This record gives sequence, structure tokens and C-alpha cells, in this order.
Amino acid sequence: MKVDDLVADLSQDRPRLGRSSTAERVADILRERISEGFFPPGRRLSEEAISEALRVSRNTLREAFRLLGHERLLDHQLNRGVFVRLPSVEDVLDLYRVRRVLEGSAVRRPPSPEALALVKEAMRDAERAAAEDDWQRVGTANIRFHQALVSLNGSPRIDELMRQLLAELRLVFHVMDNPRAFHEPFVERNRVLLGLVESGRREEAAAYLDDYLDHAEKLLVHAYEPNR
Amino acid sequence: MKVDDLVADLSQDRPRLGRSSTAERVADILRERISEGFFPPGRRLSEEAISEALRVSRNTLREAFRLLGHERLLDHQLNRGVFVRLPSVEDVLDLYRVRRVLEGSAVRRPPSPEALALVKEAMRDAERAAAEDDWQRVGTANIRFHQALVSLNGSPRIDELMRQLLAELRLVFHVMDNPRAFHEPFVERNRVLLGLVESGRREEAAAYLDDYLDHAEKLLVHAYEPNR
DNA sequence: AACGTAAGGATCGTTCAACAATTCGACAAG
DNA sequence: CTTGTCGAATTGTTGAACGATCCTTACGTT
Repeated sequence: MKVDDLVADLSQDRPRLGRSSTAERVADILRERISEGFFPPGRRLSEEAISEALRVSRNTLREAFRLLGHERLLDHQLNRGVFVRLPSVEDVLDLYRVRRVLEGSAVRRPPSPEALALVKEAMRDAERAAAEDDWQRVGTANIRFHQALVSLNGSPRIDELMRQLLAELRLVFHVMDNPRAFHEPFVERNRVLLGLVESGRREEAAAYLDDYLDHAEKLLVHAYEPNR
Repeated sequence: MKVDDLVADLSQDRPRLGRSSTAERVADILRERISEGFFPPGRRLSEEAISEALRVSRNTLREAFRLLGHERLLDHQLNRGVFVRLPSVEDVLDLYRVRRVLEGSAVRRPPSPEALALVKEAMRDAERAAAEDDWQRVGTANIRFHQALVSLNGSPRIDELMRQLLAELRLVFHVMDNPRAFHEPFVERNRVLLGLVESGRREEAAAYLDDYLDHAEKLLVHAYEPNR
């Protein structure tokens, strides 16, 4: 390996260098707490309380709030504070509109082997978890499956968008009574979809996926009551 | 009109209420300046100088920086400051990947009449401007055309994404020598594309669009030199 | 000529304290 | 039941301060 190649390889790690301001780490913590439901949708996050608990200044905390606000995880209302976002039914509809576009275009494209491998691994993990009745893990594996599916597009920006979108979907699940029952039936569907993609029957895969998403959306909207 | 209907109607304006913190207005100003090239790509934005010029505190300005950073207009480097983003060639490639997905799925969908009307209006404006040799206006009309095209998807989130994407593309144009020459040949192509969409020949439109974007991407990458 | 070190200045990161602006709830008056 | 009014609580914004980090320059070493 030549020197030029070595430095080219190293330069991939460049982004990891700058990554650590207090505000961003605070945002990481909050993002995780929100995603796991510790801060449920609708909950107000007090600047004073949280800045005190995390031992950071209010200013730094506010920077973190801005970051999460842009990811649609927090809702910033002027002079009232920030709230964990409570998605409306329209939001759910739009999330699925975007999913149809992103995942649809993903399955229509000839998949790269590496990306496809990730999809298969998520698939396997979901099946293992289902066999063990670990529905928590089935849920996260299902999410990984679709994240990997979208990555077939080969676009970092689309990957990033999908990450945000799925984080937002998690908010929706936190509002529902029984998110577990929601993930179960889709393990089988994932397998079928993956089979179609692998065998190169792309249009069939796209059609199947559309049906898949229609179904999921209907279930979700029906069970979803963002009113209190 | 009953009272209930009145208040329901009014509640549409709700979002407009909260929208005006100093940080956001500062972000608006900076966004405009960047978009018009006043702050060229690569330029460093000094916290002290700008906060002084705009008469806001450094803390408030930093909040604005965070906002624009998330829109990929600014590049925030730890302990070094914020810079107007200078897109790489890889960025250009990815921007066109996303365009292919968003615009492709837009033309495949049966268009709503209202959305289509906006596309046609942008088209007409571009033609008028071209007739008057006003290439500045041709450029913005061209951008409006594609923004409207994407809005055929009917998704607010996708509209928002496209807005950001086009803002990023504007950065690319600011780096090039002669952005004008770049917009000219596409007026004709826009017309053909619009014709195909209007007559419902969606697959043909999608194919034409793919070719369109391939061509534009090639031109752009070839002319683009983000080195100095 | 290439490299290691050191010093100084500039700028950012973060904190803190203070005050103005706004919201909210309670309570009194009509 | 609706409409003012008041006060407490919280956010919005500011300005100053100090440590941390980076950049530049200079100087000496190899």
C-alpha cells in the first residue's frame, strides 16, 4: 500500500476528530433518553432542571435543544420552552409518504453486495429475536432492516434522512399502547421482501413494498391517538 | 360560518405565532447572505465581528450558527469557528443521487392540479426570462421549477428536504466560474419534461428525467473545482 | 531543507449572573 | 360565566469572564 493510499484511507476518519462539543454530547444524551421513552412525547423539558442535572450552563443546553429541534425530536415554542415532540396523525401520514419514496427507490436499484449483507444481517437478527420472544429486540432489528434497506440507495444524505425519520417514528410508538403487537407480523413480510430483492425481481419488490407500507400505515393510523 | 368553524380556521395560523426569536431572525439574515454569495463558500464567519455588526450577543449568534449548520450551509469546526460550507465533488454526486430519487418519484405519481399549476408557472417564468436574456432570473426560475416538481410528491418533509438541497446546490454554483452558462440549455429540457408529465406518460418522463440529471451532473462535476 | 519546540496572540467553548419579556394560573370584579 | 389584573415562574438575551485550543512565528536542532 502506497503512502498516498494510506493517507487517503486515513482521511475517512477525519469527521470523527471534531466531534465533541459539550452541546453535542448533551444532545446525544437527550436524544437517547427521548428515543427510549424516558422523556415521553409531550413532556416539557425545563432548562433549569436539566442544565442543573447535567451540570452544564443554560446556554450550552439551549444549543443542544436547537440541534434536537432541527431533528424534529423537540418542539421549541417561543417563551414557553421545549417539549418532546408529539407527532400528529398528519405527521404519521407524511412519514409513510417519505418511506414509500425512499424505500421504493431503494428496492428498484441494483443492490451492492455490502449493503445487501447488512440487510440480511438485520433480517437474521429479527428472526432470532422473534424465536426468543424478545419483541423489544425484534422492534429494533426491524428498524435496522429498513435503515439498511434504504442504504441501498447509496446516499449518505438519504441515510441521514432515514435515521431522523425512524427516530420520529419511535416517538409515534411511544404514544401507542402496545407497540410490540405492531412489529410482530412484519418479520415474515421482511423475509419475502428481501427474497424478491435478492432474486432481482425489482418491480415485484416495489409493488410488495407499497402494499407493505400501506398496510403498516393503516394499522398505525388506526391505533394512533395523539390526544391524551 | 359558525363560531367553531371560525376558530378552526384561525388555528391554521397558529404556527406563525411562535416564529420569531432573535436567533432565528439572525439565521434568516445569514442564510440570505450566504445564498446570494455575499459570504462565499470557504469564508470563515467570525463570532465577534458578526455579533458586533448585528448587535446581538455571541450566545445568540451561536444559536443561529447551529441552525445553519444543521442545514449544511455552515461547517462548524471545533475551536476553529464556522465556515461557509464548501461542497466537495462527492457532495455534488450525492446531491444528484437524492434529486434522482425525489424528482423521479415525483414524476411517477399522478400529479395534483394545484401542484402542477405551480410547475407550469415556473416554466413560463423561465421562458420569459430567457427571452429577455435575464439569466439570473432563469436560474431562479429553474430552481423554482424543480422545487415545484418535487412538491408533486405531496409531502411537506420532502419539500423541506428539497429546499435544503437546492440551497446547498447554490453553494456549488457560487464556486463555479460561470453558473449562467449552466442554466441555459435546461429551459428546453424542462419544457419537454413538463409535457411528458402533463400527458401522463410517466415512465417516459422518469426516463427522460434520469437522462436529464445524468447530463447535468456530468457537466457540473466536470466544471467543478472546489480547490481554491 | 525538514523537523521539533516554544511563546504569544487570536478565537472559540463554556460558565455565570443579571435583567427584560412572556406565559400561566389564581383570584377578584363585573 | 366572562373578563381584568396581579404575581410567580420560566424563557430570551445580554455582557463579561476565564480556560482551552488553534495558528503563526521564530528559533534552534538534525
